[in-house]
Amino acid sequence: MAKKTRSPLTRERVLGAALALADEGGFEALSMRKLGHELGVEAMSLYNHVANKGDLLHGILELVLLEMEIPGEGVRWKAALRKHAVSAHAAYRRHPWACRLAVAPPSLDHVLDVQIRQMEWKLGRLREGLSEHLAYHGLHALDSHITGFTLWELSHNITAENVGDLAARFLRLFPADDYPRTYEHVEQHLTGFGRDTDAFEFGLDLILDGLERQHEPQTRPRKRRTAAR
Amino acid sequence: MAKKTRSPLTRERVLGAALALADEGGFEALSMRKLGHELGVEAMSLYNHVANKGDLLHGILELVLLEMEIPGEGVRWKAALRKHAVSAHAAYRRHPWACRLAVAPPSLDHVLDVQIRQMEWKLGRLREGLSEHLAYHGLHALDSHITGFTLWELSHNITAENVGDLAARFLRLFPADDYPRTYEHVEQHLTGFGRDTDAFEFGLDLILDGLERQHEPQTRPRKRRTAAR
DNA sequence: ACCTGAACACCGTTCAAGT
DNA sequence: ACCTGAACACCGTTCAAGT
Repeated sequence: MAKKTRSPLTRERVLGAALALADEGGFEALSMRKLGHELGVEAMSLYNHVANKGDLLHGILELVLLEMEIPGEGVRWKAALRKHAVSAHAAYRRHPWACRLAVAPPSLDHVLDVQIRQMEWKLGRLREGLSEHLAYHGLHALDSHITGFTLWELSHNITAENVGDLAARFLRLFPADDYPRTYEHVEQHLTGFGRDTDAFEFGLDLILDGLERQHEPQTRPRKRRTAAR
Repeated sequence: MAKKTRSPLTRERVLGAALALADEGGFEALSMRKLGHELGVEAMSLYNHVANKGDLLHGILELVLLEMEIPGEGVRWKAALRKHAVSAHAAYRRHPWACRLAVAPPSLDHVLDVQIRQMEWKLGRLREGLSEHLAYHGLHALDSHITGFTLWELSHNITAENVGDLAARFLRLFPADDYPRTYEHVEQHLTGFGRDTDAFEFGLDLILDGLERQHEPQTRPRKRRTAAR
């Protein structure tokens, strides 16, 4: 389970092995010592290819961010942003440690190019369909849904395997009579109640449709104020 | 800076000191050894009042969750949920380490009473105004906005003090010509562009209003399907 | 140029021994 | 019943010494 290849150590190989280690063993399985062992080398050698652990973490986060799709010009702004968000969510699901890293970066100084490029793209597409004011808040709403929903989802982490255990334990701790709504909700998760609607996309559409509607308040004006500076 | 009081050590005092330590020094400043020192005791003594560090963390998370307001019966469902969400966001802002803890709990087995009580309450109020299907997804959208927005906000952590530094460093790393939208957005943050609208509440209203509108699709029916099982 | 042994300053936790 | 010293198995990181 170590010393797979004998090719020379490079930053690229170090990052690749680190990503693999985090993917299979979880975030806390990734230590400099274990990573070194995986590469058939002592932990201290890694510092020849990586400044420190923070640099390493930013490096593997970058690999995940690069997996996220940036749709081309042919797609309308809302569809393009929707596609990107779905793809970002999928990438974070493939690497469950990455979202926590994106939200709590080891160093605030270390800003990745890909992060700025994605932000620039998102703002540009938002401005295609929205006012300055709505684009400003729309970015916040969109970004916080992508990372927020993913983190929330991961923390509950209901998978096909553990869902039975989780429900059983819940029912043991909290009798159904005292918490009927919660009991019902857990049951709905078990029976695949919401399977026809993806939960991530449901919230995403609430946001995107809401933004679009606020931009065109001509039909049935509502109390909410329009995009005023 | 230690041995403030000589009263006997209790679980309550341990949790209180731990919360204070995390509040002022950040999450990583909270170690069993430092906490012991703060209480004028060796780290090992803490294990007489707390099962382990995970138990300690769940304990201080509980204190924060208990700060969140649960509005009474007199308020309409949407206003009540809005008030709770705003209060939850405020509590997490007062204790910036707590939201990360809520989303990445030390142990998935350890479910707090207050968490179930809040979930039961939220589901009940959602059902007052929404179908079963919308309440199911509404809970996910609402919860993920509360924790998600807060985490996103904390990760950017733009405060009155550091906002100048952040902007200056950004401009040094990423020239304005290459990233005009992002530059504009950063500038808007600096000039308080969005100060008239709270960013958390903006996203919250997109979700709550969207949920309500989907429940009453009689006016101007849209393509989105109604709350069908 | 790259790797390593030894060392440092930290962690959480256990357990026998003290009072 | 509560506290502690010593110890264990871990961390990230530095640095002089090796090749």
